[in-house]
Amino acid sequence: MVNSDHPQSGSSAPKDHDPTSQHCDAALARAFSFLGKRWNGVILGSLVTGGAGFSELKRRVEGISDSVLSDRLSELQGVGLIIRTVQEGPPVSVSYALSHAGAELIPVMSALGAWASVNFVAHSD
Amino acid sequence: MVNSDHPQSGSSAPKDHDPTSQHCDAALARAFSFLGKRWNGVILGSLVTGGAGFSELKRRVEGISDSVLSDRLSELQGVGLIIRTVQEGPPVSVSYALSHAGAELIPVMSALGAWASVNFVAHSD
DNA sequence: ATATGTTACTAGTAAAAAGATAGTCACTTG
DNA sequence: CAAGTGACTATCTTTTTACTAGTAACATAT
Repeated sequence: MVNSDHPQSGSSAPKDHDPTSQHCDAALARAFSFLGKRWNGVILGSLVTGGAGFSELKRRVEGISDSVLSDRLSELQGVGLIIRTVQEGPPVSVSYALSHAGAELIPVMSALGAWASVNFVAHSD
Repeated sequence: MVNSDHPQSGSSAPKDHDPTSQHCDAALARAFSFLGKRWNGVILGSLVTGGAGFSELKRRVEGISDSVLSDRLSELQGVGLIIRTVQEGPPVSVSYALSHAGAELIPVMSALGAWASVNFVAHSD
């Protein structure tokens, strides 16, 4: 768990005169509390093309295991980024889709994807 | 090695699907190969306010341990996102700063921070 | 000159997370 | 009825992450 408290907030301005950086840093830390987890980013990215069921998501993410996908899905759902919908009926099916908050992340994801295409060349490690 | 070939880039073969999502997903996966690591995002975010030494970075990130910071720094350096500069002299000091590619990530970080501020306001759960 | 503190790390080890594999349960297809 | 799909859960094993120390060079205090 990352630090949930912020003991250094307040009067510590090392060298910046831009207050935006300050609040951004805190918000960034919050964002990375789940975006910094192994698959969360790609799962969210896979969902921008539309909602999907568990199996399709597994196909979309490609490489993730059942247990991890299940775990990440619960986590993402827990923070309200995705919505789980169960369609009752003869064959019960579950759909995962981006919530409003999750959808707001789409442009950021696109920007990140664009950046990666331009600046991040393939590394072999 | 610089790999600039993008199978999805250019106008080679327009697919029936939305090409933006396609290339974004692949690039996103690449981006999250390091952004999806625990501290990389915040370290990069801490660097946007300017370069810093090891100790100051540790103070900026707040919560990270020496070994992890050292490890992440090496990794980020390895993928060319940050630049390590050693100032020789009586007290040897090392500075870490964003590379060009790393700097290009700043607006994305800002967008992410803005998103987190709006959608991820203090949860009391 | 020795003790203490700072900066910049590296080592060793433990805890946590990720990954693989398999099993369950409902229902569908052959 | 056997096999297969979709949606998970459980149980390991491996990998990653994290924390505590410790090292080395220099600076300051005594």
